[in-house]
Amino acid sequence: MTPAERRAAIVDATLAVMVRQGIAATTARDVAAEMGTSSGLIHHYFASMDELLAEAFDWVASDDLARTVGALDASDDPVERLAIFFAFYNRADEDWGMQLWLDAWSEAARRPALQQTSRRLNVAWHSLVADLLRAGVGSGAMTCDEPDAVAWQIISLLDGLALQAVAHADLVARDDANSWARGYAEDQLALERGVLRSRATDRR
Amino acid sequence: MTPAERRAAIVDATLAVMVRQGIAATTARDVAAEMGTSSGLIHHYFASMDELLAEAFDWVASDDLARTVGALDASDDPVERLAIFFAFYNRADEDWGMQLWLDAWSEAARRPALQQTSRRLNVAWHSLVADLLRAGVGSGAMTCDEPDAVAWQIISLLDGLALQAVAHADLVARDDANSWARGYAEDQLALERGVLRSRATDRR
DNA sequence: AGATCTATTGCACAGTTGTCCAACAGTCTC
DNA sequence: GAGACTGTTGGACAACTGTGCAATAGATCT
Repeated sequence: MTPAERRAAIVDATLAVMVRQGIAATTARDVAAEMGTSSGLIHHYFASMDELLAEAFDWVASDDLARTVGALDASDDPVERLAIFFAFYNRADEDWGMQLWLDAWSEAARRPALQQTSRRLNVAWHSLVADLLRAGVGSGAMTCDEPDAVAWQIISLLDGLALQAVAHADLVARDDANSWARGYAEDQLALERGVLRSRATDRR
Repeated sequence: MTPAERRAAIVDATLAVMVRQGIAATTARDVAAEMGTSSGLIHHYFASMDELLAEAFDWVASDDLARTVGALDASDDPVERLAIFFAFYNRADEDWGMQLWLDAWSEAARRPALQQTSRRLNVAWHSLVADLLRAGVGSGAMTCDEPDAVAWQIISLLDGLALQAVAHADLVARDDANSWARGYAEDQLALERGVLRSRATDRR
């Protein structure tokens, strides 16, 4: 096993423990046990536990973003692309799931190592959504005066849904919340500064 | 100092430490240092650390809810009451602030002691908002087909805004987000199952 | 084969944590 | 004032943590 492979294996094991126990409760010994190796090995590849956690979180973040972008390539229609984005964002059945996100967000407030990734990621997602909106406006398929502001609103909205889904999944039906989020985004695109307008194009 | 007062003092000190260091990093010794007493004293009043944390969180939750309800008594106008609710929900400059909420939510996923309060609280807030909506509909001031569903949406939305405000306050301007939330709620009240309608009454 | 280097182990160390407990210091009752 | 009770202290204890390090195993090179 090459050093690069070993490093990746450690990150993989760390992710497994992270999901199972939460970021704060992820210890070097647990990760070592997950791999069936010694805990000292981890510190041979990572200078500190913070560095390992940051790299694992960064890996999840990058992978998630990359897969979203990849899925978006499936379509050229601006409105359909936005729908794909919404469907992808709702990924509670994934390996790591929403719990890890909420966890990372909370943890990032205290760990500088995580904060950097959390911040970069947030900007990246916003930029992605804003681009989707601008493409839609450019193609004439939708109306949106302030794509940047609306993108922040959509991101915040989805975060709130995700948070509720993690904490109280049984109270708020996931399918309902997701379809509502999609419907809301379509409505929001037609809103201009709080003034309701009927859209010219028919909605499906 | 009576036993009840001492218990309250311990909860107060615990809250101070919670806000400063986060729930997960709140230790018995820190709480004792905050009060200038011994750490053994804490276990004389609370059977375990989990019990203390749960009681402190429960105190914040109850107090927050009670103060919101109290503030709502200031008005009889249904629409104004909803506006008061929105203004109150946005309380980042409070003593404990939004960080504690996010923290508690994340922590509740792992600590059964916190989970109960988190769940009860979520239901209470939903019930409060749903009642506000129903009162508005009843008075004829607004339109809302499914107050229960919309109440969940509003709660989720505000949680998302709060989450963003805590994690990336500098990226999303708080005033913008807050005014947008209020404006959105007004719009949402006029939405029926995804179909946009112009409201008959003029908006302020 | 011998030397050299790296991956890996097992353990030691110091620092924290929750929990518990014997001792002390008050206050109240008789 | 003697005794009983309760609040409070200070520290002990075991379990845990991240980190560092000497010793070993294994591969690679000369």
